[in-house]
Amino acid sequence: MSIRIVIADDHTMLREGLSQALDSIPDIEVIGTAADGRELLEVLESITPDVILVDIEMPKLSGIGALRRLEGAPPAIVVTMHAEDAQRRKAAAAGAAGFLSKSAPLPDLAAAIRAVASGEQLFDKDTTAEILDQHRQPILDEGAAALTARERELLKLLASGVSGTEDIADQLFISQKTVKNHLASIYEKLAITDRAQAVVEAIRLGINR
Amino acid sequence: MSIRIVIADDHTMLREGLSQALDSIPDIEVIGTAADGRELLEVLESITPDVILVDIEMPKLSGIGALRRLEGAPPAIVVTMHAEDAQRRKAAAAGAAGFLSKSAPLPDLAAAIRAVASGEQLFDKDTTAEILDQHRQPILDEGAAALTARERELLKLLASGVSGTEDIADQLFISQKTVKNHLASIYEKLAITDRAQAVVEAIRLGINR
DNA sequence: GGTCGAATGGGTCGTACGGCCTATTGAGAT
DNA sequence: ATCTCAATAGGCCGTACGACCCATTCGACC
Repeated sequence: MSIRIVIADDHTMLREGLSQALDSIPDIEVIGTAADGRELLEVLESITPDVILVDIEMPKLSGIGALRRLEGAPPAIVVTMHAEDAQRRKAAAAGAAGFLSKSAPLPDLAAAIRAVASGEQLFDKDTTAEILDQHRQPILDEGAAALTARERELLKLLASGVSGTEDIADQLFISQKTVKNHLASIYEKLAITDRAQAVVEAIRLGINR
Repeated sequence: MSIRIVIADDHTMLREGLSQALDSIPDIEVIGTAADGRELLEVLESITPDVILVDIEMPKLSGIGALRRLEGAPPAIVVTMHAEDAQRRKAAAAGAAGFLSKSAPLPDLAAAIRAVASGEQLFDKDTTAEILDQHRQPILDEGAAALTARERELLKLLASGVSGTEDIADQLFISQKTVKNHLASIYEKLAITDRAQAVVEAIRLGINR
């Protein structure tokens, strides 16, 4: 019996390419794909894989955000382009069973899939200890999924170069005070402190355009 | 006779996955891969494909940089995660024959490979017109070229989330005043007014990472 | 019917930010 | 030998920004 998996990634080339490569491995079978977080949730309503492979950076709903809403039903492996510690911790906190960089070799990915399918939790070295810390302080993490629609609109404007309070207010037809309030809320949710960092996060999360 | 291609991308999953997916297409054959720009140059010394597939974002030597050194020997298709206009123009200027987002469907990629292999230049919709504009006005937003090395370092930091004057100063080992001076110079050259816009431009120009 | 969060808005306060001007040093170009 | 410019740094000033308070409205959910 082969391991059935679902792949979620917004880049078609990686999604389809990886899908075909994994399918060619005897004991692995790709039974579904999704181009963003929401699509992943939809797909999982009808089919139930043994393992989920999700990218962090996805439009609409990030991989981390999707994982939080899944409550770890099927075990998930999070893959990302930028293997940063912060992301790894967020992934662990969101209930991911594994974490891999997209630069990892295919055999490693296959091994990770088999390990996770058999119930193992795989995180490099002492990540487990960090997860415990996360549990003790279940505070801030997530972010993108926690943002409201209006907050995302604001980020989108910021990422397109509209940085002044007045300019933003004019384009959204709200008062300058409301703009500052929304920004304050965004800062708190994303654990940042100013507009420049907001732009960085917006683009990293794919909120632009 | 099938079309022989070489794939260059630093993310193993995409490189191997795409390689396998393309290889399964009857008239396409992957004869080599590379994990970065330099490796691509090495590979091309021993083998000569009909088409090259290169990612822009790669360590050591970017896809664009590699293309410049190749002088368009075999035609190349540039693929990227963020389909920004600036990158598309740079790719065209560097001698690329085609440009595609990683979000493009596989059939489109295959079609692009076939077209390029037969000598066509393919750029989505009216990119060709833009290229002509480029020739007419070789300096359009050459603000990027006008930036000094130090200014680019500053932008890189900004784009990575280091936004405070003190934080930037500490990382560059200069005074806070010098940081503000450099920023003022950047604002003038790029015709912007604050750090948030600087982050937008930095990423648009590919100064990040 | 009551609670909660999203979206809207107000006020105050301290400070970091950006505009503007000047100055010194050293490297590279003419 | 002169000149330009990048990189460094200081001062001054006005204001936009971010932190911390709070209030109202409306819809969703229980």
